[in-house]
Amino acid sequence: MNIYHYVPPQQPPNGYVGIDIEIFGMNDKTLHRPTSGKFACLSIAISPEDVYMIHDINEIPRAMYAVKDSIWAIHNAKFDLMNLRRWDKIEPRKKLWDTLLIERILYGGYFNTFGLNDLARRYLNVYMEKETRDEFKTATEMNEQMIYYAALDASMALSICYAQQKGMTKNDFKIWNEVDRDALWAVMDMKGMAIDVDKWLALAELNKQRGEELKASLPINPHSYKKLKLYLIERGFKGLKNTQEDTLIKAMHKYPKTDAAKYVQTILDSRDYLHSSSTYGRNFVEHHVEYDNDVAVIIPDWNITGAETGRMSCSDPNLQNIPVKATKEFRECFIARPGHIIIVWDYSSQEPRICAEITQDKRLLEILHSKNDIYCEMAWDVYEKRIQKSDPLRDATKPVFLGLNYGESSYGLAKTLGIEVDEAERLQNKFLKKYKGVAKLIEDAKHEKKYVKTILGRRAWLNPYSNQCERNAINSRIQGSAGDMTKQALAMMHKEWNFDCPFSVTGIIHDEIVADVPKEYVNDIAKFGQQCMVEVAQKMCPSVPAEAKIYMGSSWACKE
DNA sequence: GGAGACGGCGCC
DNA sequence: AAAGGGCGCCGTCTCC
Repeated sequence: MNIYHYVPPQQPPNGYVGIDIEIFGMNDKTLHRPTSGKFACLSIAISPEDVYMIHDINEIPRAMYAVKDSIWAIHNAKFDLMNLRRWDKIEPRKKLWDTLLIERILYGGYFNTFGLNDLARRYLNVYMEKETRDEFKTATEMNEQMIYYAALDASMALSICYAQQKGMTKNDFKIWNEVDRDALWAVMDMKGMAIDVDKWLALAELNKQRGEELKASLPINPHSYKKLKLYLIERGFKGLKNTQEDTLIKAMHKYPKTDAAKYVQTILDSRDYLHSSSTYGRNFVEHHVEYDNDVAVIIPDWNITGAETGRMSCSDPNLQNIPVKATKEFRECFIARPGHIIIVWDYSSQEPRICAEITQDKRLLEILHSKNDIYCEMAWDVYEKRIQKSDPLRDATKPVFLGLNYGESSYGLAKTLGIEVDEAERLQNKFLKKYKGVAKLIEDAKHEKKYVKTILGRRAWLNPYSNQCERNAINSRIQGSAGDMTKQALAMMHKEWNFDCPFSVTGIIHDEIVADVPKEYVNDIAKFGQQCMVEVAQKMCPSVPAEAKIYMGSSWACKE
């Protein structure tokens, strides 16, 4: 490998170059937030053998200009591009090849490691040591080894890009070109979610106090699973399998007169408060708050293909699991910036609609076209009762259908609904008899052993040796299609955003998109976002009417 | 003292 | 025998 320490010569159009940036002083939890760390070097491989290395930030624009017409091969492009944006203007472009995201398109569910070193081993039979990479965390200057390491990264990205191309189908390209690449550009332009730090801390303190008090009143640590289980068994909960909430409540009803039963409520309450205060407590803001024009914001790491199905995920911190059911008080802390309004768009019954599209189930399509409530209609089919939305029977219907979408057994449904197994089996059979398309989806899944595809053709590999294989075959198609849909909607919003304010999306929660927009644009943007979501859904699922709801308010708790 | 497994639990 | 899919994070426990 030849390493040249100057700007590369101007590259011809449409060739591939490998790019890698190294930053000193980054840590794993914050490397998605390119506000800290010091530039180490930029490596550009114009061939696997020839790498140009830049050590001066002032030369970055010239170096990037030299490769402006090339296709950029980068491993985890989000990191490199976000950092390059600190020193150069990097516009969304089609000429991008993210070896990480493309590997996930190729092998989601097949492999579970996707590091550059993993790909180097798989594709090129090359071993890349990790020790030097860690040196960048503490070093402030390059040494010989680090120079070689940085050059190798760029070279490897390019070689892997070539190797990946050989194994890609037309449809794999399509997923990259029409879903993940554009979603990546959208994610890179997302804003942090503004947070009311004082309110958050007050809430955290209160939860902590309540939790600690309850914990202190117990004879045993409610988080110490092993000891707690033994303790409760000794005091009357015969054969206790675990200490999960529903298990404890059941045991309490089964053995109401025991010593153990007296503790259940306190154990649950204590765990609840302490869970809140630990996950959504002081650390949450201390580790994750940044300031965006003096506004405290949370900037998490949005992962384009976090799930094997192709769904997105989120970490550091995860904003996709902020409590909302039991209490809205956490989401109330995520507020609009001054002079702004929060918009939440939400696909109505996204997965049932996708299920209808995939299965072409006659009854399901009929319901969705009728505009009647899905679960009220299903309650009629399953229980032979006409009900209103407020009827508790509606809540007993949802799990029958949704459970089947996940491959749930009658045993599982019985547990969920708190009924006998044969009753659960009867309900499922009743449902499947009426919904023959859904029944076929489940039947077909039994024969899938390699992979299944989403509506757009994204593969999710199956593990034929796993007892989850069949359930994954059912669910991956639906969940993955939903992931594709939301990502495409996000990408479309990003691409067609032409308001006089920057792209202001702050969250993606699977079937929900959150934005924080200036008051004067709120109605236009709300409508615009809704149109994008509906348009994407209708294109992907032409047999089903699409619906995206709009909510607005001063905080993320505006959904009612 | 750190890594990793596991249990538990928040969301869709 | 297990018994509902997908995540990420926390505390505990075990092991080195």
